Amino acid sequence: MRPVPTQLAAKLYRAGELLADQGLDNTKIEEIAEVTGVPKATLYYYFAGKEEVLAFLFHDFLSLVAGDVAVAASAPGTGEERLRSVIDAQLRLMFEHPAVCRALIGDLGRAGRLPEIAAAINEAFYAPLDRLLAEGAADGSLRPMDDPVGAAATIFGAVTMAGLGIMVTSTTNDVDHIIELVQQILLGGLTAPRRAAKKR
Amino acid sequence: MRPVPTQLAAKLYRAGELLADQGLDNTKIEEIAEVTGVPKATLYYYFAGKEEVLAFLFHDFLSLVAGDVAVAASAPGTGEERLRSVIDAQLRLMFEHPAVCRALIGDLGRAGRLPEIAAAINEAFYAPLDRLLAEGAADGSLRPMDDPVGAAATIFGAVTMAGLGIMVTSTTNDVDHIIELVQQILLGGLTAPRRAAKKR
DNA sequence: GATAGTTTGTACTCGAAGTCTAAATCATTG
DNA sequence: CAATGATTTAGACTTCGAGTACAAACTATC
Repeated sequence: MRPVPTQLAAKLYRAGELLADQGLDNTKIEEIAEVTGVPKATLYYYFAGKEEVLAFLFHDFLSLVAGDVAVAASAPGTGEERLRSVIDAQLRLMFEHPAVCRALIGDLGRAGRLPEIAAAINEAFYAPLDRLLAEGAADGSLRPMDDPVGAAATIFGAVTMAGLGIMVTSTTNDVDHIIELVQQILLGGLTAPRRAAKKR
Repeated sequence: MRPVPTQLAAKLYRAGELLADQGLDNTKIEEIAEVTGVPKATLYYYFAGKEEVLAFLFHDFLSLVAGDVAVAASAPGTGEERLRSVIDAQLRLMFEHPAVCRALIGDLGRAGRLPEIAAAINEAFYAPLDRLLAEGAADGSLRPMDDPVGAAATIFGAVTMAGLGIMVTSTTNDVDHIIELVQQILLGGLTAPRRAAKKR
């Protein structure tokens, strides 16, 4: 993959919607050429195939996420506070880039099979979470986990699916609402508070 | 799609591994024919194409899940206890059918685009969770949610990704361990218990 | 043993991915 | 300003695999 000029990159984003709706395999490279305005021959000049076009979009988006998440994760505050910010950051970015995000989830399998993308997902999501859980346990604000990697996967899944679920069903488009929901579930848990007065 | 004889169905499962590893689009229907021992012509006699083969496997697996989950969800006990059982049931089934399960996640986008499969996912996962959350809130064992649908998506994501994450990275293959982890996070939350004694 | 459904091999069609080439454009620099 | 080299694009071509067609063998079952 040749270095992609910014102007070209911008055009490629126009294919996001299409790819999210149809998936890569139901999308002809000619279609990508049409909606982006980039001729097929040019696409092949930069990318080895349509899969690489998708990979480029994913990678671009994931760097964005990794950046924001890293900022949130290394801000001052307790582990708990920062975990809240990380969830906040991830969900906000998802809602700002719904198309790429949907495409990413839709072709999750493919993404996992592309080594570079798998690494980027790890970099953007798992590693920071993993670190944060350890730090939160150290400062006493988070429950210590004996399997932080598994926990990170669980959290990532919860956040991602929550964002996606809402994006698809879209009962609400209120981001703040969703963020609060996810934070409440993940941090506070689903069990009712112990001291809940017997109402009868 | 013609009614699929059981003997044929059994053979089809042999393609699970392949489909999980490569994804549907990187798998030639001839390959499916080879590993299953079912000739291409026969496959086309029963299915409209390779996508339908995949859909059959998904549907089969999802009915299984829906069954087990329904049992767990309608057992006696508080909402919290039953939620624990549901998580348990889902994760156990995932670990019993890793190939189909991986394929399902990998081709999640495609699955979502097949109406029948989308409905089956809903039936197997979302609807029971949704119901359970309401019942748990009613009996006081679970925190009331003002967006039960969003919550259901969050829980589904957490459970699924946890199972998947472990399945791929497989630091541990200890199912019970994972189940406990997910239950702990989702029910108890990540925040450290309030009464945590100041250790110093 | 005739009729209907199933199983399978083989040959074929067709569409889309990706390759090749060559011409046009643009940029850089001696 | 040439001249060198990279970029952009059109269009023709190759290749591969999905799906189709069909006919022959096989299996029921009535």
